[in-house]
Amino acid sequence: MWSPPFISQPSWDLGVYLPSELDFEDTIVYQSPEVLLRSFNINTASSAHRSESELFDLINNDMEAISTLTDSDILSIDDNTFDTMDVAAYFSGQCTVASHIPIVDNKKTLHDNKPLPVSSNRAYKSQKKNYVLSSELCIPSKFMNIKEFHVYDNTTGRFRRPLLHEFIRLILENDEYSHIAEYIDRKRGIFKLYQPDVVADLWKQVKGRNSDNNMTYDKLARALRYYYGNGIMYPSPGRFTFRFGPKSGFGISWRPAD
DNA sequence: GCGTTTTTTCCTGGTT
DNA sequence: CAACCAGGAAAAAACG
Repeated sequence: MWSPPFISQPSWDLGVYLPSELDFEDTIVYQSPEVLLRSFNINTASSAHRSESELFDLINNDMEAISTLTDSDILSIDDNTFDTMDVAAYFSGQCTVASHIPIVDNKKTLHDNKPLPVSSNRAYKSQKKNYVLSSELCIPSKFMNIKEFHVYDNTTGRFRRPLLHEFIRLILENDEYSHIAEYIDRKRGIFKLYQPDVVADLWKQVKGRNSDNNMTYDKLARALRYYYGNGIMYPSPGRFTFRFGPKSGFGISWRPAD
């Protein structure tokens, strides 16, 4: 089961309005979904019948969409609107309100001829199940798939591209990539790259460094071996096989689900 | 601009 | 022999 791509979960403090984190003078953008949720005073316990993680996931995956919102868009929304509307649909440009919730006026597409992108497969599936979307919005772009790998950085309060070991972990946590890489010993954090070349190519895309060269397993493996020296990884016998060390947070701040 | 961190690139040598 | 693995060296890229 796909879980939100957060290496470190932000501390949830929903329902607390933090005006200091807002600057209505600017023409957007709220970098952090966490701040966004706070800003909107969203109470996930009572709104849109979504779990925190699911809502956060959707918000996260639609950061591109959110970034197109302006302050006036947001300020035009009544205070408690977000508690009664479907946030995911809203940020998808659909603005559909769950059936049992009263329709809120003036929730048309925020930007006339610029459909907000649907970010992830997850969000897409979720929306397809519950809402009617125009077909053009249902195409998960390569770009947005990459954004699924972005992680929330607690120290900066922003999303960023993952470090290599974080990237590896995200792949391992996502069943969609189980044919590419998988734990072979979850309890000990030992994993194997079944398709090292694919992992390397993915890594190249996710990292998005400015380089004209291709990423190869050889170079990726060298980077992983650098982790041996600092406890982020341990060597593990077998081809394409590595093991998470405590400095990666394994067994401390996280552990693979059984 | 600078210092640090994290890779990226390349390579030698040993192993499978 | 090809493909890996272990690391050294150096440089690049990103970031605070």
